[in-house]
Amino acid sequence: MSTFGTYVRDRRERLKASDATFSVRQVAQRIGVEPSFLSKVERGETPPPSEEKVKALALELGEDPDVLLALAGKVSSDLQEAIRKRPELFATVIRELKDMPDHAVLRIVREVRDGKW
Amino acid sequence: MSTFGTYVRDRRERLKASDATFSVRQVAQRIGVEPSFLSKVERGETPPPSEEKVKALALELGEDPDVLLALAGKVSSDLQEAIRKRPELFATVIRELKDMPDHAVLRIVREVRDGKW
DNA sequence: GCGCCCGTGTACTAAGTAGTATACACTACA
DNA sequence: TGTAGTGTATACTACTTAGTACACGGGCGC
Repeated sequence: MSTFGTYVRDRRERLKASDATFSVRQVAQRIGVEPSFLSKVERGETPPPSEEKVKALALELGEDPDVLLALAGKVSSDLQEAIRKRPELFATVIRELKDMPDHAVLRIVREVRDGKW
Repeated sequence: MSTFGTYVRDRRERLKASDATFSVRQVAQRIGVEPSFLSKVERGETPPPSEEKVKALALELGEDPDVLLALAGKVSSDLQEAIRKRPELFATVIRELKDMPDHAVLRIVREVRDGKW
């Protein structure tokens, strides 16, 4: 069963409880797909939609686009592009950091952002 | 015209100059595709092959797989998986580092690798 | 009891992905 | 002169992606 589908359904139903405009039909219309398609996606009958639709859905549901894309098994195209522009560098960075704890990685990034280098 | 194709053709021809086993046919056979397919790929008549074949080609030509994948417009699946496992963290890291000069980024990686965190 | 919105089932499709299989003309060499 | 290897043209295919179009039956309100 699709994690993406159940996650989306759960979030949408939660919002719908206090706002009727979060029906399958209306959300589908707002993100630009047919209701039947969103329905199938939520039930995992069809694989997750395109990056564009997932991002629209994230915006609609108030979720982090990168997280929702990850659940859809995708990586945002702007990240991919950044990697493709300097493949050796970013391949090294990611492989080096992938087993590090979050706090270590974030601390480093903060140092860099604060211009300490 | 395909950068990937011309790059591969160039590398292969260079190797062929001193080693006749780097013909289209023989390289194709070693990476597991039909010669006609590799020929079309090199001339940009067909889009770059799958990640698997690109990696095999990189190995064959003595090139960096991540660089060749980048030329093919792809990002290695192991990197994608690392990002998907911690999407918020890696999205932040990449977007934060993408405009930094190489030396700053590499310095960070070195610090991490040397276990200073 | 009619209209309206709800979620969903069924059927279909256009475009892209990732190639294979076969045949052809050319060159080298022995 | 024939045969072995070279690159390429042509035709075809199975699978995946990313959806649309339309119809159906069910419930709520007035």
